[in-house]
Amino acid sequence: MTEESAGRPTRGRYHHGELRAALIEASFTLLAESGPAAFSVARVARRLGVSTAAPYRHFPDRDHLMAAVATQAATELAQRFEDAAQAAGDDPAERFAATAGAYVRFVGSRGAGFDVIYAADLGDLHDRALADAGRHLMDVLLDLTRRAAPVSPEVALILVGHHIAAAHGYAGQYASGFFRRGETLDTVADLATAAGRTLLRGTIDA
Amino acid sequence: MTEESAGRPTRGRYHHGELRAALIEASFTLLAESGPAAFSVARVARRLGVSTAAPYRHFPDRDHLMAAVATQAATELAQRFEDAAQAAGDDPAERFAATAGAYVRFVGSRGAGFDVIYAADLGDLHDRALADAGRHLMDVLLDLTRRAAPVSPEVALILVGHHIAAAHGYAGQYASGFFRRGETLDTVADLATAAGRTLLRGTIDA
DNA sequence: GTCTATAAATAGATAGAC
DNA sequence: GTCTATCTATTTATAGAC
Repeated sequence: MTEESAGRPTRGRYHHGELRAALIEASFTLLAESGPAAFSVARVARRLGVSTAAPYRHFPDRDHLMAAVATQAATELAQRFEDAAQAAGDDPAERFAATAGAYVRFVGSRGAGFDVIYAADLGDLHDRALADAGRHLMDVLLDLTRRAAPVSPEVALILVGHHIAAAHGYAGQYASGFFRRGETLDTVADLATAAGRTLLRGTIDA
Repeated sequence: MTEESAGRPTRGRYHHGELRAALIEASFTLLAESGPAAFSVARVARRLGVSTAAPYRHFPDRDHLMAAVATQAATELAQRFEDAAQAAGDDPAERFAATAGAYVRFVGSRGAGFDVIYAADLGDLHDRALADAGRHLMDVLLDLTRRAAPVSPEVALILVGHHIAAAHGYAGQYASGFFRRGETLDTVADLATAAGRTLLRGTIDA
């Protein structure tokens, strides 16, 4: 009796294209709960109460499922960035910094971030939708950076790189259990946001 | 014929405590080459040309091997921090910033960083040597931070957190293939160092 | 201290029934 | 579109020989 086997009868629960979307959604849940190491097509299927063969009707192999997850992650994340900027108000600096917090919250709750979206293996698939979603994600971030930092394009690119690295680092440390004092996801997200502010200040005041 | 099976005859090649150290070393190589997802006790054994049962004479299970790797990683990394600080000269700011570059180079070449050292699963082992090595690592970093930033202990703690997050983020992005334009490890290390400088400037000038 | 052999899980993937 | 059954490969871990 494995963890996901407490399944109900499976009569006609998925039809048309529903299982495809359900597989992607269940992949997010699995990633968020158990991390990328525990991810497997079989586990995703079990969690949905379908056979382990069913996913292969919708995705030719594991990597194509991961690419679909990555594409949706990129799309959702770009939206989260825009939402966070809007919620942060009119100050360009705050709009910029808020994306770091949004990133940490997203990775903490959905389990997929830049590492999944830009994974080298998936790049080998040459998935057009994924490449487009990834580019759009970077465009959103670069636009917010440019508005916050009146610096040359080169310096802005470096700033956004630092910003992403810090946010990604905080998200990774939260996931890997680096924080041992019961820090909540929101606490870590606020730290990432603070790092964004500090990086911006350190860049402009240079 | 698997990738590691091109092994030589295995007569009396390891004795006394040699295999233990060799297993740890081979674990680093495997982590650096193929990432944590590809790590397995069996692969490490195969790489050394010993049976897959041999490691279990030295480590009760996979997690204990990982804990030994993590302990050594923490020890080596602390040394790298001190070496990098020394190489950076007398300027406390440069000594501080250099640790980020050292971290990226270490993770890039050895395959293990904060995520391995502070992995939540290994914490459950309550391994004393690992806990001590982890604490010492943080002490080295905090000391360099304190000397570079004349701020309150609370602010210094936040700065070192940002610094670690950025370095860890750059290292993770390098490993996951985020950089697609052929950036070298040294290039990414320099970016991480630059992020450290920017964070320090942003903190002091606040 | 290491080896051979083996057990029990689990994963990726396919064939053919319904 | 999904299921059952199956194949192949891999992993963690143990028992007992040398």
